[in-house]
Order: sequence, then structure tokens, then C-alpha cells
Amino acid sequence: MADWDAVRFFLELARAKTLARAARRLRVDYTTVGRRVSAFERELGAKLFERTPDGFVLTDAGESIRAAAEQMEQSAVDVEQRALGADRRLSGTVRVAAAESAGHAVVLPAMRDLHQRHPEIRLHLQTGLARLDIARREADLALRFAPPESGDLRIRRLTSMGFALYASEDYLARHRPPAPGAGFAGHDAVLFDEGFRGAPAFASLTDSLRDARAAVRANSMLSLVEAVANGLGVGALTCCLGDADPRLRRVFPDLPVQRVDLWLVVHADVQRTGRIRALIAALEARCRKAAAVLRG
Amino acid sequence: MADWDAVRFFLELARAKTLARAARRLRVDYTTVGRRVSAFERELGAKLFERTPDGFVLTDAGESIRAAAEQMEQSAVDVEQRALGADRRLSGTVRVAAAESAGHAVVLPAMRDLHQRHPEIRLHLQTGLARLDIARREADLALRFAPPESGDLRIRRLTSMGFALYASEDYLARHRPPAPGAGFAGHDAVLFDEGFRGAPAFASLTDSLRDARAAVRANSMLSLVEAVANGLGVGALTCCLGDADPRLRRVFPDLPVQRVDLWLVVHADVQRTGRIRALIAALEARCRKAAAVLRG
DNA sequence: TGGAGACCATGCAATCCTGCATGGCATGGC
DNA sequence: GCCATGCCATGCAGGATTGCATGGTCTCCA
Repeated sequence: MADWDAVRFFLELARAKTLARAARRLRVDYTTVGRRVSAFERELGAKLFERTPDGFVLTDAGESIRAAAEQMEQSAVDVEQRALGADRRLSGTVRVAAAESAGHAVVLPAMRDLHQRHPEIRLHLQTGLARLDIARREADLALRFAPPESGDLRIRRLTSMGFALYASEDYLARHRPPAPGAGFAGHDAVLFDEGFRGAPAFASLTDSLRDARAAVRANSMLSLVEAVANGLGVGALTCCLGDADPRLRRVFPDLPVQRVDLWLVVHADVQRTGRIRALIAALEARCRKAAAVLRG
Repeated sequence: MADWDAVRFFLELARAKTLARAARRLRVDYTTVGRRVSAFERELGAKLFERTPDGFVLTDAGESIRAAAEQMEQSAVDVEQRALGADRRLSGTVRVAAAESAGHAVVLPAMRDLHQRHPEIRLHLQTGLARLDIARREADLALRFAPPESGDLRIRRLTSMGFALYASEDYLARHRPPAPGAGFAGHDAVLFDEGFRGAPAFASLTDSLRDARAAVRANSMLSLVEAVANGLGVGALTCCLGDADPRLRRVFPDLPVQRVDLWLVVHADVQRTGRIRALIAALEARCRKAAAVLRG
């Protein structure tokens, strides 16, 4: 094959179905995707895609090379992983995928310590619940509230984080104080946009807000805190965040907090990479030192 | 990984050990190989090669990605093969015009490989020097020792084939050994009926037989080989044929063989049809694999 | 010892590729 | 109907990549 890179374009187009979407994921212009895929078809002498009204659909020929192409992708990832594993330098970028609360409470403080010793290590923190694929190397490291099981991933428990319901002082003054377990009918809720799927402990916390009206939905933790702090409603926050903000009060100060385990996920091959090892060590140190705060 | 194609360069350099050799195999300038491999190293953040006096040697990091890179290569081959296999037109007859020696040494072995994968492809091999007109579609493909220039034909060099003078052991025992360049007066020659017009290197070989008596003339290579093997005279044969027959000996074993380039000629617009592409690929694979044998 | 041959680094010019812009074509909401 | 949105084809200009040329190092061999 003249140009292996064409397979990368082929695969992405097969997944994205349109030139435009594939181009965005590949970070090139869509004309480039079209041209390279056409060239690939010409080279192979086979029509790989049917141009239908709803996008590019694989032909039989395209379908029949898909598996091999994915195999190739897997090997490409392997190449990358092993190269990364061989890299002992304490410099370069580490990409971390984490829930925003974990990013705030764990990753950034850990990074601050790490930066003192190794200023060459850069962090690319991708918060949000969108599950970046560690296996496909969309991130080097992930912090998750629910551990995935799969293949070559190394998983370890970092800490457990406390969550509780918070409201602003004046919100609590203006509303009839809720009773534990009695529901929040008549209350306003500040909700995270996407649910923390797969974290049962956390689910039980948000479930208790079910009866409340959703006054605010946001997909940014900062907005969430501000919403609660501004008296817009009751919200579930990590204790790190809630306790640190003087404007916030726990709704049930006497109840124990909800604990959710935080898991570190990393690909087996990159565990030896210098900068990644260093960051993992910093994360663990941070979790040890701040265990009390994190657990609430 | 930003550019999968870099892996192809990496692998080739790992095998070839020098930029120059790798570049020749990849059909690019060696500066390109150097630059792309360097870029790859930069991207991975790992030094893959040690630049030693005797070429590029894999570092530990390079060694550790080699297996995955080879895996990737295997998948690339799979992609290609399935694309070929998926083309529904991979059946029917391909008509090939070739000199008998090329047919024997290249076309038939290539066809054997091809037949494993695509048993529905049939070959119609028309040997002989009569120039079938590709342009007029008297054949789909031609293998020639002299490239025609004309219009819509696609021409590429397949390999170079070695020719040498052969005789049987007992013929050599019975005759005064000829001296290189001194002519063959008093010898018997086994000649191909029609001359290889247009292949100067070959002409020089047969020219040296000018002084010999023509003991046998034949227009079949099989007859030619048999004639030489039976001690009827000295004949110019491809090294493939001559070296493979235990009854034959090179007349001048110490002289380098005469090399004649073998050209593949195909009409531009049939280049894309599946069965023809498949055969071309098989021909090229055969020439690559058997290059040493073909060159003598 | 010196010259040929093989190899590699670097500067520069031509080429190829990419991205942008325009325009055409669908779909869907108002 | 009409506009907004999303998609793709094609022409064109800028820029990245390539190949070539020069110059240097090393080895081998006469």
C-alpha cells in the first residue's frame, strides 16, 4: 500500500459517515478527507463508500476491509503505547480525562505539586463525563467514579470522595428546612446536566432531589457552584468544593456524606512512562495527604 | 498517531539499516526517509534509532515498537488483499503476452500464488515474441524486454532478468573451453528462432555466438533448454532456467550475467480492473521475492 | 596515500497538498 | 414560500513536503 495513512482517513469516515464530521475529528479540512479517501479507492481499485443522501456508507468492499483496518488501528495504538512506555523523560504532556469535580479536587492540586519539581511536564486536562477512550489513547490517564473492567487497563482506587447536598445560607433561610429522607418537594434543584451514570452512591444523592424543580441545569461545575452559592437551589457537590466556599452550607450537616470511590485508569503500556508515573505518584500523594478533605 | 505512514518508513529503515537502502525500497529520496523518521521520533518523544557507523540500529525504544509495527504492516497487507478480494470483478480471464522466458520465470509462478487466493481468475498466456498489440487489445498485459513508448500505455519496470550462456557438462568436456570475448568459432550454438530485437544487452550475448554453427534453431524455450541439456550446443538462457536445470553449466561462470530489464505494459484504462490489478500485484510480488534468482 | 564508493547533513527550488471560498443541493422549521 | 442549516464539489492561493545539489565523513583498496 502506498500510503498507510489513508487507512486512518478511511476508518474515520466509516465511523463518522460524513466528510464534515470525519474532518472535524481528524482536524483537517473536509475536502482533504474526500480527496484522500477517493485516492485510496483509486489505489485499491475498489469503491469503498456509497455516497448516499444520508452520508457515506460502506460498500461491500469497504465493509470487507473494515476489520483489517481496525486491526491496523489497534497496532498503531500499540506502537504509540510502547513508544510512550519507553519514554522515561520527565517532560511532555500528559492528557488526563476526569470528571470536573475530580479534576478540581485531585488533579489540579497534584499538578501544582508536580509542577514544582518537574516544570517540563504539561497537563492537558479534559474534564467532562464524555468517556474518552483510554484504549484508543484519546487520553493517557482517566479518573473515573466507576471502574471499567476491560482488557489491558490498569485500575486502582485512588481515594473516596465525599458528596453532599449544599445550599446557600439565604436559600436555607428562605425555605422550609428539608427533612432527611423526606424528599425535596417545593424546593429548587441545581443539577448537573449529565448524570453520573454508574456511581450508585452518587445516584442515591441526586435521586433524593427528584421531587425538586430543576431551577438550573448546567454542565460546568463552576456554574453549578455559582448557582448554588447564589441561592438558586440545592445542589449535590463534592465536599471539597462545598466546604471550601464560605457562601455554602450543607443541607444536612449531621448526616454522613455520601462516599464515591475514585478510580485511576491507565493503559498497561504507559505505566512506565516517566511523566505519567510522576503524575500518578503526585495524584496518589495528593489523595493521601488530602484524604480527610476529599472524604468530607 | 498523527501519521500512520511514518510506521512504514520506520519499518523499512529498521530493515534496511541505511537511509539510502530504505529510500530505494520506498522509492523516495533518502532525505525524505531521514526527515520522516526524525519527525516520527519527535512525535513519539523517543529516539528510535542509534546512528552508528554501520547504519541505523534500533534503540531499545525502537525495538520495543517493532513488533507492533510489523503487526500493523500485516494488517495493511490484509486491508489490501481484502480490497482485492472484495472486488467482484476478480474473475475471468487475463490475457498476457510475454516472452517465453518471462512467462516461465515470472508469469507462471505469479499466477500460482494468485490462484491460491483467486481461483476464478484464468490466465491466457500467449508466449512468443510476436508483438501482440496491447493498444488494440490483443492482450491485456504484456511483458517485454524493450519498453514501447506510445500513447495510453502504462509502462513500468518489473525487474531485470539475467541471461547467460549455458552448455551441458559433457558438451563443455568435449569442446575446447571458449575464452570470454574470443568468439565461438568451432562451437555449436542453440539459437532462438527470432532474435530478441530491441534488447541491446541480450543482443550482445547472442552476438557472441555469431561465429558458432547453428546446430539447433527452435522457437520454443523448452526445446532450447532440452537442446542445450542434451549437449547439442551453447545457448543463451535466462539464469532462472539455466541455473535450475542440473544438467546445465554456465559457460563463463565467473563473468557477470547480462541483465535485461523486463517491462510491464498495460493499457491505462484496464489498469483498474480487479483481475488485472491482482495479476499485476502478483507479478510485482513475484519479481520482488525472486529478484535475486531472476537477476541471476 | 589518495581516490573511489557509500553514506549522511543541509540549503534551496519545484511540486504537491492543504485549506479557504464560492456555489449548488438537500432538509427542516416558521 | 423562504430562510437557516448542514452537506459536498470544484477553483485557487499559500504553504508544507519533496527531491536535488552541494559538501562532508568514513571505509576499503590499490
